[in-house]
Amino acid sequence: MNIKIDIESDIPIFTQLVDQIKQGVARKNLKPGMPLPSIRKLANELGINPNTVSKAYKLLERDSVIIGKGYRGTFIHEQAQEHCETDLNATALAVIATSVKQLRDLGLTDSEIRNAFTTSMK
Amino acid sequence: MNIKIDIESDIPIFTQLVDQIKQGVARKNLKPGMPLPSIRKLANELGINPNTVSKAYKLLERDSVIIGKGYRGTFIHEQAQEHCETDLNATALAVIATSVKQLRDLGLTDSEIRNAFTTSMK
Amino acid sequence: MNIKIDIESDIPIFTQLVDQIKQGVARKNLKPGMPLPSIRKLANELGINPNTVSKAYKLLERDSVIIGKGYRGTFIHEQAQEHCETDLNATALAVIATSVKQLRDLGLTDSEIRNAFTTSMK
Amino acid sequence: MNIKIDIESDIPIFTQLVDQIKQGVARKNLKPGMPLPSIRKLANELGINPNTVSKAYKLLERDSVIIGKGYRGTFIHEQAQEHCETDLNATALAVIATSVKQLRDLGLTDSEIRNAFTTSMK
DNA sequence: GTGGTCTAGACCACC
DNA sequence: GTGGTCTAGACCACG
Repeated sequence: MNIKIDIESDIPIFTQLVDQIKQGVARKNLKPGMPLPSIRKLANELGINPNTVSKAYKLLERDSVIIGKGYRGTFIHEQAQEHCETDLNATALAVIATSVKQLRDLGLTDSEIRNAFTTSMK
Repeated sequence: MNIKIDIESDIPIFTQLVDQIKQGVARKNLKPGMPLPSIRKLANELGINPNTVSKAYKLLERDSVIIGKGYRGTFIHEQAQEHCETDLNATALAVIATSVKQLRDLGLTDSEIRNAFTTSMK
Repeated sequence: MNIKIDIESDIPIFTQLVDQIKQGVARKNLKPGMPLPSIRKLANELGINPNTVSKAYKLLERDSVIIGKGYRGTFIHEQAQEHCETDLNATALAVIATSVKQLRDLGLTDSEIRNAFTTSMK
Repeated sequence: MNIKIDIESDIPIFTQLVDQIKQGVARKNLKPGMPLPSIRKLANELGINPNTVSKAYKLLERDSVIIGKGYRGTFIHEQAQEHCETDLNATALAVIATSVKQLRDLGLTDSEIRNAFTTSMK
């Protein structure tokens, strides 16, 4: 699965999971119909709480990125791609826009913000 | 004092206070030695709880931006500038860098990130 | 945990907590990695307010004596010892030195002070 | 009068005043019948609040160290000595004993405390 | 008037 | 269950 959880990050773990699975779909590492590991198995692998994986799966299912098939497991949704590609760019915009707004509220000028951005891209 | 609190924001009120006072110092609206409003007065003006202001003042004092002179009030620290100027830029960098890291972890390419940034600066 | 709070003392409760936990680490009753009781549990045990425990935990975390792992609890910091051992002796010196200074300022001679000390050690 | 106030100290200002005047009497720099400066004058000289001087004078009067004679001013009490000599040693003991108790409560051994003491007497 | 400390109780997001 | 934040209101010592 190649999922990496940063337990130190202040991004919630379930969010990290959701984002990385969506990315896997967008980058075509995860293809429609592929089975996902069971909640317990994934939780064990990542050393996190099964509830957390469950929450992520529920959110992904709500977004039609995956689909739970009862006792037979959970699978990548057949139309997963459509939801994920647009999603990634929207996320990017949302994330950046939030930061920019925050810094503007702090009184920083646009050129200062630009500065910080180019520095952090190096 | 010209402080504006957004009670709806998910940035804690005490953080907003800390940031805006630091900004005031960095922008030289607040000069070394100037008295700050008392905890109670500021709390009244902003319509928030004195404890919240107290928390902000303590954090600022820990950072040597302000200095509490016993029961005689609270004042801008003589060396406040030093901490705040660097501070504002450091904050900017931290905020932006976190976002960038987050998006890179998500698998976005640098050019996609740059795109999102220029879009959100318009 | 073996913590005793003297609610009558004029040393703030949160300070008593901080000191006793640091002492526990210095005396090796609390070892790195050990979980601390949750804020609510400890507050219940000691019959004090959760906020007070929270304040103590935050101070200890600032001093790298304990470390809060998100919502999974609070633990003794791996390098806790370093901070606490030096800390206890530093505290001792600070406390005593303050008293000595105070008495000297009062005009007491060193031998008078020594006298008072040996008397109070009996 | 030769009184020195340490505005930074965490010993209350009125206590510093009381202690130093008592010491003046014990050391015989202030003799029975001598007039003390007026509250306002002393407050001006020391750069502190008149209320603070007033509080100190009241405490000294309560201890029969000084005596207020209406509009004619305040004077050293005729039997001031008796109260002050014993007082100084009692204060010393109280101060030291409090520190020692505090450190013992912290879990420090007597030899550690002795150590701190001899260090701070150098 | 000032700041410091504490309580009781609430709400939130997260695990 | 966990910690984080905030409110309302109290009490204290100090100036």
